[in-house]
Amino acid sequence: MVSTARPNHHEDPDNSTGKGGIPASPRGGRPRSGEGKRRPTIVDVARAAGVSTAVVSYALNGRRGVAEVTRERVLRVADELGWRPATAARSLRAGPGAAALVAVHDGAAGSRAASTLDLVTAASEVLDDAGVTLAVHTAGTVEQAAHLMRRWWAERRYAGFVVTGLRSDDARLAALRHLPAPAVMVGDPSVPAPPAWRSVVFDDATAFAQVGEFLADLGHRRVAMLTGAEGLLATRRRATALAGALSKAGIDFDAVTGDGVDRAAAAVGSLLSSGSHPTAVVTDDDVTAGVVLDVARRLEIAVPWQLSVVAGTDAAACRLTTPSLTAVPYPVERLGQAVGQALLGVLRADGAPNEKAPPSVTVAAGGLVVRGSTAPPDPR
Amino acid sequence: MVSTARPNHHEDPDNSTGKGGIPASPRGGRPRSGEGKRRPTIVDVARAAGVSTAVVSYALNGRRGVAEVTRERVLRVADELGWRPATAARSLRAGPGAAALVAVHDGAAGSRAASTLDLVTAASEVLDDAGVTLAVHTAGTVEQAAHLMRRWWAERRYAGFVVTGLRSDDARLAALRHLPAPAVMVGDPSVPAPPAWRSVVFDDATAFAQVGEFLADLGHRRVAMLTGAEGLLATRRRATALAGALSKAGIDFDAVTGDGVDRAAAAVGSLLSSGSHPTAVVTDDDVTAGVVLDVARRLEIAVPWQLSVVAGTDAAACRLTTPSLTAVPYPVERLGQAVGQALLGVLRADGAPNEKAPPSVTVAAGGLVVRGSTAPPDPR
DNA sequence: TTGAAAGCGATACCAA
DNA sequence: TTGGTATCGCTTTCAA
Repeated sequence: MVSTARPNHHEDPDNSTGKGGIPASPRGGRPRSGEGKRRPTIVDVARAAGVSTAVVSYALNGRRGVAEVTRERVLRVADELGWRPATAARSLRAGPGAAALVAVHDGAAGSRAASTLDLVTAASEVLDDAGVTLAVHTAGTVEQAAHLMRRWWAERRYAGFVVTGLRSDDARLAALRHLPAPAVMVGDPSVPAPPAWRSVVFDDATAFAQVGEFLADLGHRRVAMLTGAEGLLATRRRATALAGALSKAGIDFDAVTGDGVDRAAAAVGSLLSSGSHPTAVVTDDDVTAGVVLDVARRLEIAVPWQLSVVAGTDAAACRLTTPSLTAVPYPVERLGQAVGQALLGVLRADGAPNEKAPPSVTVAAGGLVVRGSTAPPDPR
Repeated sequence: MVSTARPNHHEDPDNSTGKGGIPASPRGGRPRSGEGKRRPTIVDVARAAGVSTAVVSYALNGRRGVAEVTRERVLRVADELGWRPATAARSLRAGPGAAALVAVHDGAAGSRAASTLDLVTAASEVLDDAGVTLAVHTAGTVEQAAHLMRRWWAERRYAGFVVTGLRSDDARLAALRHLPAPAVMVGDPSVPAPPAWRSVVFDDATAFAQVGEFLADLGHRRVAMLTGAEGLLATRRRATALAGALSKAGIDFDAVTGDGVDRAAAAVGSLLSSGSHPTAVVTDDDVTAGVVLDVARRLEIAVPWQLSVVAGTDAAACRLTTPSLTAVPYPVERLGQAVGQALLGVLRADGAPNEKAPPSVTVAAGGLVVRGSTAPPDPR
């Protein structure tokens, strides 16, 4: 009875897959290119370790109920054979073990691309340890992003999604809500969240209020903000916070939209050309702040004496301009880690609503980094 | 023997999976969170369309041997039910239908992030039509990237890989060669390619030679290039091409490495501070060119009269600096499309070496975009 | 042109 | 603690 134990339905004593031989092309589905080596399966590992496949699976997944010696032997054998569980097979039973971030990559968002990858890098570190992978994809518009997520959810390709750069009236929210898919919203606190969602809030509102106080303390009376893409909730939130702090000090505030570098340049141009231009300009990101510096230079407006500039997002480039840019710190790494943790939370929340994890985590921006682009206004 | 064929060992006549009801929680693997709606499977579609699952599969995949009416009905029903084939199940038989690009994302590569996503966006358009998806992941070093690809290959997660930013002695090459996995190499012609690889070559060598001629024609006699990360084959190739063209005209050439914005700034600083500094500087990317402009301004070196600057990679920012930057075009979109096509080629090359597809495609850079940062040198 | 059913490679239940 | 095996949802022979 011991030797009959193999589940080989076609009477085939000692010949089919055994033998140690390497069948050029296993009977079933053609292995995609790369031919040659047949990759080992759990059966190979089980046989080599002299146990059943169940034990291999248990050992691999660190479940209890496997003798320590057995576990070690199995893991060693698996390692020797270079075996890793096939994602497809695993997903088929247990559901997908990956999540996706679909970056809305319209031309204007160029500078955000780098930080998206930084965010993912940080998140992946957290996720790796839990065996979850996070993939990045791109879409031209929020609608396309929503479409992709819908499709991939239907295909059971991903177990959840990460959403960044929320817009007002964002198509992705509706899509995710209807699927309904676990999701992590990055950046905004104002989104009503179903239990399957978590959000990682970047507290730039506080930081922008600080910017307002900072500029007020310096003595500025006319401040403008050059905001990013129209619908972005983040830019609106920042503008509101800034406006609030300034109005409290009785300071004149103006917001101008400059979506994408070209339009930003145009907007700054007309803003600074006017007779009584503001004495301080706050931008959303580092690239736009660079544009402001350049336009000011062209108009012969001296920074920081005639014009103070604050970059809304700090980056390496902010240190290298002349003058270097005062900026709001952007803690991508901490944000990414928080995203990773939140994602693990939603993915594990297997329909267990009693989960104690907070639906929202806030990452503080930290204090303004003051550099050379800000000063008291020229008292002319 | 015919009726016994079903491997249902527990006698279970007419009760197991049939019945049409929608079990709240199918007996098998717990469906990951999101509970509620059970997503339809091919069986549901087959039943609703009154055909077998085989027909549904054939219809979906556009194989011949299905009556046109049947095909249409099946597709309509599938659409009504919102059915999409589960990736896991499909992959299990047919192999993975996705490929990955692992971006090596060291701090210095910040500016390349945007173009990586642009590349992927363009490639995805081509791939989508063929039902292939391309995912982006990040890794801190080439070794980590190699590690990830090895693992994902063992897990049958991806059918192939896209490799960008090749380095000399690149760990990824060795890893991929040993797997052996289908791959598309972006950017370099010098890599010996196994049959399962294709390469998309960006012909910046020709473009950089043109830059050399252009500067020679303007009358420059001392030219320097600020190269990117040490090991990058692309930057080396560019430097070589530039050096070649310049030496042909008997012009002095010097290459300085400035990996990352900070070191780039330092390198430019010492380069321009020397008594007899070059009259023209060529950089690898747009960001570094911006740094050159800034350093020059600080040292009161007038661009373009006392110093000409050429950006090795054109980008939106090059138009907005003062002066605007003369640059080598970077046709990301065409590169991405080529990558998509090449990827389809390697993935389809199911161990069929008689495939007629060229192992390498070259994308031309196009003519130098001359803007305001270049001029004849000051004849002082 | 269609249907029946054998896998693909894991996980997880139930018995031993 | 371990083994046997049904099951996940497709694709793909092989017969009808």
